[in-house]
Amino acid sequence: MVSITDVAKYAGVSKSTVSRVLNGKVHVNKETERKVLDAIDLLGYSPNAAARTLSTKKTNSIGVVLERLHDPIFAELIQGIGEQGGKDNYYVIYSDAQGMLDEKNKYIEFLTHGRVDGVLIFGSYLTDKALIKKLSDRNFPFVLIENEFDDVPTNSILIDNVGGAQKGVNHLLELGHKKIGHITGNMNTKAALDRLNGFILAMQGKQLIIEGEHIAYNYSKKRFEDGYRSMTQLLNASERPTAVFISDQIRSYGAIQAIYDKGLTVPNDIAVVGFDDQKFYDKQYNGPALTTISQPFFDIGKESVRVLIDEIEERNENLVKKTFDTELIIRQSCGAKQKVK
Amino acid sequence: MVSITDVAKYAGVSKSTVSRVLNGKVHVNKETERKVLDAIDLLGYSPNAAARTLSTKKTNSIGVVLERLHDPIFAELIQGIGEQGGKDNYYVIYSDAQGMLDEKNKYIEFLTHGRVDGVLIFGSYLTDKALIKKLSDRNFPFVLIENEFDDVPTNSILIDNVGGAQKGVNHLLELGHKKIGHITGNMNTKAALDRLNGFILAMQGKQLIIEGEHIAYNYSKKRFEDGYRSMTQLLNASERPTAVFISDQIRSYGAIQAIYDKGLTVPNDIAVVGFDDQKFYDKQYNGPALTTISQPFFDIGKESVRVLIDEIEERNENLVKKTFDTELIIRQSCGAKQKVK
DNA sequence: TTGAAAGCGCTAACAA
DNA sequence: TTGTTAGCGCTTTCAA
Repeated sequence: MVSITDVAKYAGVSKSTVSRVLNGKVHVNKETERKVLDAIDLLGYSPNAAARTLSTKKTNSIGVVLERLHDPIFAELIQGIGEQGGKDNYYVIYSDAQGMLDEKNKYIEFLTHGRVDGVLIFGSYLTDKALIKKLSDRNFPFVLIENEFDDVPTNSILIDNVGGAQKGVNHLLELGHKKIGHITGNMNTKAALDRLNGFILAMQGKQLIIEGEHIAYNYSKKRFEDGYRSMTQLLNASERPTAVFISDQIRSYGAIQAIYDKGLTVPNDIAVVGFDDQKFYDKQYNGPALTTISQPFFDIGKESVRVLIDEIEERNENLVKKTFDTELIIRQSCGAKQKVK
Repeated sequence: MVSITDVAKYAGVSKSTVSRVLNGKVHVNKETERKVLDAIDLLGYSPNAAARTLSTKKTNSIGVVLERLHDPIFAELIQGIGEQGGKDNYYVIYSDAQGMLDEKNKYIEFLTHGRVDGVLIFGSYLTDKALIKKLSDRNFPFVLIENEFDDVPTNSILIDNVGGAQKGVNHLLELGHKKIGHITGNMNTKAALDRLNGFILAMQGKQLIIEGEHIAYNYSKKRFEDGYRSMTQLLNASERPTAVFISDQIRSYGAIQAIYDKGLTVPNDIAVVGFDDQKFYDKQYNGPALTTISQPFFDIGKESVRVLIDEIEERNENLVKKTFDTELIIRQSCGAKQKVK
């Protein structure tokens, strides 16, 4: 590999001079610059990242750690992150925890020891606390998306999951439903807890009593199967709910499938409101269009990068907490559209 | 940041000794090892990647460069890559070209100058040739997925696109179709050229004459729109084809939409065979299940990683070219199923 | 089994 | 405007 020393020799100057034309901060004589540039060209030189990083402590890059990189739920987020990273002149590299906590841990360690200047970590898993605490203790720049902890200081970009859930449930309440069920997300995530909380708050707001058997709890990552099984469970309740609020999009699809498999229809027999509105989804579904709570993932991606870079460049005076609002998207599955007729 | 020197001081040994227990290659006295390990623990030390890389010229990681990281078409590929990378004890980092050639270039440069030991590059874009040539000239380990060039030596993991297209078209021929149209993929890709070629070969195999107006060419990346527009064009041909073979999944969905919008149906009026069988897809589609040519992306991901690591560790004697077979998946859109009835 | 010292390729004071 | 030098944190001979 051709190094800066080779270039210096070839151009008949010192390494520092080469370094100077490379970085363009200090003024260099036009003519020497020419010589150096020519040498660089001729030798096909390109600076070694490891050496530069070792010397400057900067990589000009940020890392992104996702639970499952291939999950279409991240499509918009990735686009937002990429766009903002490019604008701010940082390279973005992604890693894939493949759904495993220890892989996530491994990649965080890998990235944060001299490979990137900061990391973005997505996922509201409560189990992530130990990893995050380590980062925080080390004072390494990071931003959490959709997560925070009581006792670990973090920059967090959040989504108003409680409020979103309330919006969804209130919509069903306004349509006249009183017996509303809820299918939770993975209860190891903060998002699932918050949405459950929103569900309860909305019901309580109308002084409605929640039947224990109208809530189906999940603890797995198999969303479609969870939704199917949970819905089956709700349908077998002694008093069947007339509507159900479901913690995410794929579980909604699973649930709707279960409803149809029982010979019932959506929204006539059961009205459904979900959460999440991703363009790409699982082909197992082809039921009625889902009424859902949409999260602004593109903007969240952009904002997370902004905050992270501010953190890296030490422009944040305090920890940043920013909460994004959700939006109710009314389609077929809630029955509102046909009620209007 | 705590460095190896700090650990050495704290444990009362030399840096070399710390390095030795860290790497576990050379034997170290049990007791000194204990001391070192304790110091590491206590100080929360973790080796700096840049320094290590600078010294060893190894990162134990590979990079993956994708056209559009968020595209669900890569879901299975990513899973295969991740699985094999983990097995072989290499870290995998992904980058996103965001559909732009110069970003792709930028990331290849970024990754291949001291950040990873080798790169995997997906995409059959003919325009990538210059980038690839540079890598090849530098002797940097890389593997192309779905691409190769006449005059640039590469390791390539390929898909039998010609044969796949033939399978698809032959299926339509066997169903009795004679007037078969073709909608190409992005003609800036090798894959699209090969599939067009397969179409032509299959038709010629039956001595059928191909009408010029029965082939619709595309040069854009907007797959759904391409499919829609191309199909509209075929439907307006002076003699309308009775079947069509389409270069990819999303263009197939676009095309089927166009057929329905004309008041025609699939497969009754027009039989359709597509290419690609991705689980996650675009929700704009909810027509009949697609008969298609499936590519084994999971296995392709795994094999690419294997070849790349062999290349890095210098176990490849020659350039590797490996071609994967495709499979015809018969569903509704070709009409075979109802013919059986 | 251990330590000293050199070196990986770069940047950045400091001096000239 | 340029060169000299030290140093970033690690590994790896070489000697002991």
